[in-house]
Amino acid sequence: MTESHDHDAQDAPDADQDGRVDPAPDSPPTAPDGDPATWGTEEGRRMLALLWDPPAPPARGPRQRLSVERVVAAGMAVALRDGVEGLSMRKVAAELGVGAMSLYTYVPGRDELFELMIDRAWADRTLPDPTLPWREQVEHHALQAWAMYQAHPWLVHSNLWRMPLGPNVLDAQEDLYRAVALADLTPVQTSQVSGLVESHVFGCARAAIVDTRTIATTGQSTDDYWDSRSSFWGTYFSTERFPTMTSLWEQGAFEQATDKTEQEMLFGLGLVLAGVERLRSGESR
Amino acid sequence: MTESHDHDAQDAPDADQDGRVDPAPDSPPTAPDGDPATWGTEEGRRMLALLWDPPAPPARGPRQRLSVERVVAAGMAVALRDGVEGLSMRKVAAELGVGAMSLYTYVPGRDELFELMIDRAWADRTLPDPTLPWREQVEHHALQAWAMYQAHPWLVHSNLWRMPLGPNVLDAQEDLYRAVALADLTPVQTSQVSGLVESHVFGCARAAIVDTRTIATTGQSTDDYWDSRSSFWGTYFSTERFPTMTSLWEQGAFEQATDKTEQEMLFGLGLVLAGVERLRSGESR
DNA sequence: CTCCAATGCGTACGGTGTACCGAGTAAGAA
DNA sequence: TTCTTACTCGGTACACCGTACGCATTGGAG
Repeated sequence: MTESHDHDAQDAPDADQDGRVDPAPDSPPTAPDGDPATWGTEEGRRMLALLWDPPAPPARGPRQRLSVERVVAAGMAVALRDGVEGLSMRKVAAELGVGAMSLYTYVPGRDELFELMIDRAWADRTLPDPTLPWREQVEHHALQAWAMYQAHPWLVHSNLWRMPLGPNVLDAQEDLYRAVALADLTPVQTSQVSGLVESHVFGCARAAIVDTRTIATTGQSTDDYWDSRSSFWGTYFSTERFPTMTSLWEQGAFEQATDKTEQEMLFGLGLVLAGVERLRSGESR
Repeated sequence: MTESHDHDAQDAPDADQDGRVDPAPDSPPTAPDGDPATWGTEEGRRMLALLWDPPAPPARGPRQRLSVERVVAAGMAVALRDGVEGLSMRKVAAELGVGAMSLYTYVPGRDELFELMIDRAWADRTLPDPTLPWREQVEHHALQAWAMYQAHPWLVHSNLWRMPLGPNVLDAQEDLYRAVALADLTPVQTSQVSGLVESHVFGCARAAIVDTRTIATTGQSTDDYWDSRSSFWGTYFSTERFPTMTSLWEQGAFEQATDKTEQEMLFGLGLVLAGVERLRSGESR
């Protein structure tokens, strides 16, 4: 994926920059909306408004045929079907039976649409029973996040984005912080442990999704992969060069089992939380 | 980024597929190279050969002006300068003073070039003293990986790729496995702990890199970000809705300090390894 | 009714990966 | 020596991308 700012600033120095940040010195009165002087800041504000406020239908023009939610939902459908690399404005528009440029009425651009999709994906979560012990609450959070990544595999692409600062993302974060805070660590430790849990779940989800996708890729490509793998073991892999991997392999450490990856995730989480217990009881801060 | 297989199969069903997988029923004799029947498998084999074998200069044609290494190095330079989203074949070619299509003599395509870049990035590592205790060796590994991510921030995009199966990647993995195996866990635990360490370092590096990039982004964009953040705190953030975050913030849990993120990484790693110690000593498997 | 803000969207531009093919080069065969 | 052949290089072309611009259309406010 791209970060539009970098891309725009470097690759199309006049087109985008003139159009969006500074609408060309010859046409300030025809600026599409907002005051050109605050245009640069408007961008951020508009995004926050889209994330937090209901869309507020227009007072004047023709009735809107779509809505932000429908655009976001269509984007999620396309991303689920074609992956993020197949998520294009034209496809989303086609999904909605609409011209590509119509989307820009509802959403500032592709990256912003993706941000909205990310925040939306974090919405479908259940909260843990707040009377449970903190470890179980953290595990609940992890399992919820895991389920979310399974339901929306394209989320693994969100790792390069700045976190969208949307209500659902923040609700989830707050809830994790709350659960971790029950463990009575220092504030800094609480923050760090929360980040550790989050990134651990993400890492496991990433691995699982890449595996799934590799296996589920259309026929020819799967064959390619397995063939290259087999020719790899025969041709390049050397048991002398990689003794530990060989030994682990022979002992079955890499066997695949159904939903083994979720158990892996929980195992790693248990390790982390065991470390936290140790932090609490023994060696102080 | 894209996965070329998906992209090709879905978006250009005749152009690419006819050209590469099945060279159109009317032109089997003019297949560019290799036997069309094994063409699909050749792709994987070629990639492995590029990763493991020196290029072997051509016997017949004109002298080569470039080499795979130079192409890979140029790719890394472009990625470092413009980010992965700015890594285009045309730019890499320009970097080398060469036509865009000339790169395809050395490298099958953009995704393959990126895979080569990933494996190359893993090459610049030092090995830990094998006589040290296992924890320190694992920490050495983590610090090396951390340094690698700092030197090649574009590597955070490698998270969606299947791991390149290249010599440097595998050497690094073997070394980590070896260090973890010294802890005398079960084979499955050894594999899981290794994965946990790897994904933890990656997660921390990701966070640090996104931060750095956000701060280092060209002026306007940084202003945008800070402005949207400030308008966010004032407008949408509610201390009632996010009490834990508020409290942690007030206690300074999110203060930034120089190279704090590396310390964060080591803190999390310590947590994991403490969990491992606990696994070893106490509660069996 | 008229006005005009806002939507919907066709067109166009500059970017991308890369298939195809022609032109030129140099090593080996004759 | 000349011819053959394998090879590199790179121009052109095509399908796709995000999106700026401007026009036709719509429908509530006055």
